[in-house]
Amino acid sequence: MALFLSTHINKVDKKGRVSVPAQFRDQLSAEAFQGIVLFRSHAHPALEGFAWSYMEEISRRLENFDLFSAEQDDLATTVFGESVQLAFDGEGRVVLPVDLMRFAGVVEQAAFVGLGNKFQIWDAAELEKRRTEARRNVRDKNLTLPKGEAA
Amino acid sequence: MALFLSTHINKVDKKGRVSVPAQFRDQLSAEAFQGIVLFRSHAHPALEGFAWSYMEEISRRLENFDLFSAEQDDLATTVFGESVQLAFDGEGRVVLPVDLMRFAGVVEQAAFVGLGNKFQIWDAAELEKRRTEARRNVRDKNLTLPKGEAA
DNA sequence: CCAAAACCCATGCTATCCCATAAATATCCA
DNA sequence: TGGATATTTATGGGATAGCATGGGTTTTGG
Repeated sequence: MALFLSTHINKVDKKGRVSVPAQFRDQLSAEAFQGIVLFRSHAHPALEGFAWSYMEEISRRLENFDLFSAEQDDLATTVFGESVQLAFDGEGRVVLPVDLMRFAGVVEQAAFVGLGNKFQIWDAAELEKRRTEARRNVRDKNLTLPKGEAA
Repeated sequence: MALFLSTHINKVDKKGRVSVPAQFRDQLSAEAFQGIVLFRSHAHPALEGFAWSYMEEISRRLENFDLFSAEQDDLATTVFGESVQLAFDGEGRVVLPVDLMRFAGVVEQAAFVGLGNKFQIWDAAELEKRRTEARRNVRDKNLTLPKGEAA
């Protein structure tokens, strides 16, 4: 299972290309599909990034719903329908679609934020504000990690 | 197993031909039958699309109904009876039958929506409403992915 | 024999590939 | 240990191949 850590800021060139941090690529080296999957965050002006195999896992979970059920349909439409599949080029870059860049407010500096089995892509400037907010939430609400049986 | 994701909008020409997105075709490259299977959605003005091999899975699920039950009969009639098998031409296109196009309200722009192991074809304009609806449902009903025992 | 469907070829555009460079990191050996 | 050399990254830009699209031509089947 891929484990994404730390934050890396890379430049988006005029073709919309951006290097996926080498550390992240290493985590994906065993994947059947060499690239990433992105979709709009539901909570932030940012993009959520996953390994291809993670999407397969989601697909498997969706099979627990009845075929053609409204629930399966709604979830699949929002999760799969709105995601994009981006392959690495020879240098480990991906091309960010313009609509996704606009959604996340990414102008020139893209910040890759590792969040465990997923990561986020923020506009570098915007991320700073988010960081402050997250820290305040953790402190104010005394958030802690649940003791875990993993999935 | 094929995994369809993202949304691709392609044009339907005056012969009724439309390119199946290359990403989708890649997912079908291992299939014995090089093409897709389509039938009318039961819930939307849209078409449901599958890999040929997935029809066997549908068949298996139908066996969960009592043999000769009214439900099984109805589903089998609509799913298998009304489905069409469309082969790719040399350029990866299929010809959409006119009655299916009319059913889905497809005029010129056909939107292929990846939904995991299946996909849907919508009229591009109509799709936006569907998206909004799906998002609202997910939020209002608090739909989440069940922690998965795999199927 | 005719209409529809399958096949074949042409084209513009865009995404992908490929090479080059510079900076940062790692490696090696005295 | 330190300094020199090799790798790996990130980045840039030109060349190329693949995709979506259009139209013509042959084949098929009713």
